[in-house]
Amino acid sequence: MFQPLDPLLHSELRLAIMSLLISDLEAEFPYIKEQTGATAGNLSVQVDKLAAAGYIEVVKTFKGKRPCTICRITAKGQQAFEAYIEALKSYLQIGKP
Amino acid sequence: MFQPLDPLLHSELRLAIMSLLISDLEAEFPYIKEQTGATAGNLSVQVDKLAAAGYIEVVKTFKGKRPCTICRITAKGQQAFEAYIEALKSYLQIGKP
DNA sequence: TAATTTGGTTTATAAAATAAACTAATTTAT
DNA sequence: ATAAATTAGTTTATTTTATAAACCAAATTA
Repeated sequence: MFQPLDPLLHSELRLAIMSLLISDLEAEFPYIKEQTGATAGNLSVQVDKLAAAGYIEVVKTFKGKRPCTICRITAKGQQAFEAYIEALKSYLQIGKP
Repeated sequence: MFQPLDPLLHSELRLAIMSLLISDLEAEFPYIKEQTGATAGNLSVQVDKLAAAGYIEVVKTFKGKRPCTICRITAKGQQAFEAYIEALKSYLQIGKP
């Protein structure tokens, strides 16, 4: 009846992060922060969780002299995102008579 | 960019409850329990929260000699459910180029 | 060189989800 | 008749989660 919802994706901020990365494939931390409106602390925690799950990878480089954290969605992350959307549909009576 | 998600509906079990009631308008507690696979305790708590928000109303009657708890979605609940779906779409890049 | 800004991380707190334990009445079995 | 099991839930406790506040380090600006 109802498909289980991946708890890693069923979170407003993590879903927003993944949504950005599904479109753009990669993004810098401050950009994600701006687009989601999240605090840096919260974003840092949620990025870590997505990375720990292998849904994104985090690359720390420099942009000139400043640190620059880039987040990139993985194949696993893309699959999980799509599966989450499919699961969601079981709750939204899409195409029910 | 991302629309906020009503925290009352952004919960797997409460969303399932609302999904059932959107289709059927009303349902008995044990039926919801069966369809969602929830434990009675969890269901009782989440039904209370939805009722406290005015998204559903709970009527306690009897069916023969046994108690019978009926949950019914309200107009407010229907509106909230639809608004939630609209908000969700901002995360799912539906119809993005 | 002192203050501020940038780019974060770590830690603490508040809120939420969930299950376990419990209550009460009813039905079934002995 | 009464003991055991089932139904129908509620209450309470525990675990997870989300979130923000506090913090750190380097770079920039005043």
